[in-house]
Amino acid sequence: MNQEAPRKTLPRLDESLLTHLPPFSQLERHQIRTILDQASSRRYAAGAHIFDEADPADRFFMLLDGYVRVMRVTSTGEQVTALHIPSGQLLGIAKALGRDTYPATAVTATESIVLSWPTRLWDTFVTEYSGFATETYKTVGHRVGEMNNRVVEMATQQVEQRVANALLRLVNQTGRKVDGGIEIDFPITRQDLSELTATTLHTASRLLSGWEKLGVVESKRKRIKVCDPHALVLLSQG
DNA sequence: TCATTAATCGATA
DNA sequence: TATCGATTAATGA
Repeated sequence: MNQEAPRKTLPRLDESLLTHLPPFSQLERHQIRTILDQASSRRYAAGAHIFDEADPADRFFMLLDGYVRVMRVTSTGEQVTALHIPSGQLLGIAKALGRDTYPATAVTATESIVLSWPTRLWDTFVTEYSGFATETYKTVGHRVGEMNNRVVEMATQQVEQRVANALLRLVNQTGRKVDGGIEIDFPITRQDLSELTATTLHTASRLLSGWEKLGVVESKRKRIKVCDPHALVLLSQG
């Protein structure tokens, strides 16, 4: 479903790509046209770095298709996934955080299509396009809240609850309804899940196979489907 | 209760 | 076939 004939340039961008996305939804058509004419679009293979932590933030991005993992490096030097970003969201918005370097590393989890603009346009966007700033800060606030929740969970909850919570979050953000449940819409390994929850691959694996026996989840390689979200909520609350 | 090590099996490219 | 991901058991913090 993601295969795309290789080509040097993507087709001319259509206004409808942005009209329904929150940061742009309140804009006039001609404003969106202007924004698109200033954008570069690029396709990334799975696992590609869009930008790295501490790099100068010379561009900001809108994820049009695919999924991106935001990675941070812990004090001990390990890479940890901080959060996942589904398509239709902005990323690399250092300017919104008052920074001139990227606060984290963004790696594509699937093949992705990304629009980007030079950071110098940020102030123009904020002042000239009503709704852009408020919608942007809304998503920023939401993300910060999620990361904080995760930190609190790490400190207070048992492993089983943390993993259950992480799964619920993934389902909420990127879940896709399929028959028999909700599937996480991008490839996620036990390793990834264990990094999200600060546990080991093996513990995450054991928990998942336990839940699979209970009929709460189903999983194949790199795929996890939640069949009984309610049961997972119960698990997440201990 | 959970992490670590190691062995093994199966899927994927 | 070589590599990667998933599973399980054993052991110890």
